[in-house]
Amino acid sequence: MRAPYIDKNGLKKGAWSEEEDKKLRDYILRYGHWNWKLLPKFAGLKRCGKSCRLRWMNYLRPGIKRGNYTKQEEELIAKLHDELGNKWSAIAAKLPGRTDNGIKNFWHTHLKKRNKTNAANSTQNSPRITYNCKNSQEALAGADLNCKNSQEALASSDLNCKNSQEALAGADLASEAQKFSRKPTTFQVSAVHILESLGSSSWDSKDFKLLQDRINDERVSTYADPFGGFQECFWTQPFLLDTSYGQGDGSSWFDEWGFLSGYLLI
DNA sequence: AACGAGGACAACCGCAGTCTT
DNA sequence: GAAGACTGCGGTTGTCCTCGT
Repeated sequence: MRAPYIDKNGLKKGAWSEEEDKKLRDYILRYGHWNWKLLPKFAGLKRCGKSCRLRWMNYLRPGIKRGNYTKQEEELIAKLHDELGNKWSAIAAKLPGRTDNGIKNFWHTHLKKRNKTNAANSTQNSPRITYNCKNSQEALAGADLNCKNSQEALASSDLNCKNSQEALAGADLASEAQKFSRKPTTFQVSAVHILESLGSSSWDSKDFKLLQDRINDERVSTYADPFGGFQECFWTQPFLLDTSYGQGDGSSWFDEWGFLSGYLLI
């Protein structure tokens, strides 16, 4: 774990605190990750979108398993690595609850070593069966396909809003992930109202346009039941923006508003 | 008890692919 | 079609932990 520090752009790097985890988790479970770049601003985090995405995908996402790989998982990873090579995301797609990063780490610390030993033994004791050229080509082609399909299928319960509905079909964790899948919400629509009313003076115009376009694209039926199980408490619960970061330094546009709860129920 | 080596894993970085303008 | 933005992937690094000496 890396020690937390602030980089030259004023963004926090290194280990995540519990508070940051909570903010990110709460935000995504409510609103989904409709745009990683803008998400930290909305969630009240002084992190880059990339860092948020990584934290969510590898650590906070529901259903993630860590540590204690079973024998079956170990064998499957070894087998898939033989077939697919270092296609960690494709391998992860076949292991529900495991992340590509986790599998990659596991490979480097356990299986790589084991494979080396096996390879050494097999060259010593018996001639190694060489890969059939044609088959390996096919396997590689298959790997590419798998990779594409796994992305589409979001088998590891990716919560990407845009494609979630079609993509989740057939995925192992579909039902679980679907609970959290989100269309852009009234919150975001409200955010546009707020920004408009403020003349978006403190808001980067490109960000604004991006958000607005995204909402226009996907606004369809978001009012019907945007939150599944969340809606009862959500609509009555104020969403307070966190202002603990960058207070007074002018770097955060939250400073100017303090909170948005009054606008949420527009 | 102190120390070093290696393991474990979270997190960062750079790049490539895809999407949008 | 070009350029820029965004997203996801794979490689690598940093730091804490565990274990052996």
